[in-house]
Amino acid sequence: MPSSRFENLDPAKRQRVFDAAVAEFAQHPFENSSITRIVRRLGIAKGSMYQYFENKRALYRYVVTEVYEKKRSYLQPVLDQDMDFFTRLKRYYQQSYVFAQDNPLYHQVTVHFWETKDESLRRFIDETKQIRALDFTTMFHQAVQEGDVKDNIDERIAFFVYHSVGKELIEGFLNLPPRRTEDHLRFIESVLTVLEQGLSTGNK
Amino acid sequence: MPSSRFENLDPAKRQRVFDAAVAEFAQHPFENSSITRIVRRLGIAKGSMYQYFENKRALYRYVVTEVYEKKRSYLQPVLDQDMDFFTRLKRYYQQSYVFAQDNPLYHQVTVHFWETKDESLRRFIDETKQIRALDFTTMFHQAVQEGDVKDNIDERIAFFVYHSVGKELIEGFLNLPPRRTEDHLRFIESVLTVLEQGLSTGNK
DNA sequence: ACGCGAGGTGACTGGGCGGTCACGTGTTGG
DNA sequence: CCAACACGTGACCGCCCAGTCACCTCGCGT
Repeated sequence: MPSSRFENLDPAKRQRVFDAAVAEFAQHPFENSSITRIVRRLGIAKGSMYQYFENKRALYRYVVTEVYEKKRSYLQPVLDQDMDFFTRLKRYYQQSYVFAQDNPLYHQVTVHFWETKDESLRRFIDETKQIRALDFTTMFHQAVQEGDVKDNIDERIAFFVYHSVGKELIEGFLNLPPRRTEDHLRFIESVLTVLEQGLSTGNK
Repeated sequence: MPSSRFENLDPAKRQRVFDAAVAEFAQHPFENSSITRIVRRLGIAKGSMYQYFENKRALYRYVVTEVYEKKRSYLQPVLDQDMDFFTRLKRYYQQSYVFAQDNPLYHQVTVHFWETKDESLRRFIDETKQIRALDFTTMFHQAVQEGDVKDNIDERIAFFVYHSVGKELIEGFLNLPPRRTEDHLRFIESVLTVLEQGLSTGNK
């Protein structure tokens, strides 16, 4: 998506441009983001930016793609290693947390991304969602077969529940109450334990 | 928040103005909404609008308040009637669904409301969240005392889980897959059953 | 020494916005 | 009949934006 002109840039400058874009999209959702602000921050001409990327959308898609590639590098190991369903989910979300800790700006970009309303990006967003759904469905089927998960639960329901809680966990990483990382990871674990065990005592 | 001039308006016109504002805030989150578009839709002068409301924020706060009052009228009965914790929660979210069905535009206003980033509305949003949290905490304590809910579960964790799933359920009402209302209500019920019973078989 | 092409530039266009205010209009009461 | 008032109006200000393009600079091969 970026032009050859961008690819050929001095790597240091290319990084500077990329970082500035990340900073912008971390602070503002796509609709309210501004190329003007980005180039002002960078101290380069607006025209240059338009030599690198066709338009604002192209820049955005590029940034989001790169950011998700980075995030993948945190999550993929969890999917590859062998462990039971519930442990894997805990690790999955805990890794999301670590990603957010390590790359707070990247993390904010992903959060804004979900809220994007822009029609021209609709397809792109849906594709990204699809990937997440697939991660889950694969895990889930395996868990049902291995007897870890009740077999009378509709897969779509299960996905919905995890997706909701996961999304909120991830967004919540932004307004962390002032505790320590250890506590945050424990919080994530507790939340997932509730999903595993339920709230009910079974009395009634 | 609206001026006396707005209150004194011919009720039909007042309604028309209100509806137009709802339509705008249903379509666009606050940051991207436009008074200009609203008055264009209404065929009145921009100046008139500014006689009714001090500025865009005041109009928005007014609309959101009214919308939530309407929503309250759907939810309050569920809180007042006597029933056990899990049933109440199911009713609560099912009523949210009915509200969304009956007032799709109002519903969209509430969805956008949560995503608002505007600093000057931060306090307002937090207050509204607080109300929702209180609803839940009250129910939850009662349920623990009555032995319906495990007593080793941190209230904040439980709230977090329900809040996440509830939020996503509510947003999801927008992109309903083309099924019938009955199915939707069943979907909500299933989701809440998962939270009640958990996913795990208990084997391990 | 020079022409050429690659890369960088920023003034400019056309558009949208929130908010203002000097002015028109129609009603009402003295 | 006129003054006071309430109400409606839309041109206008200042600001910000995406995107364009004629122009400039500079290094390199000839």
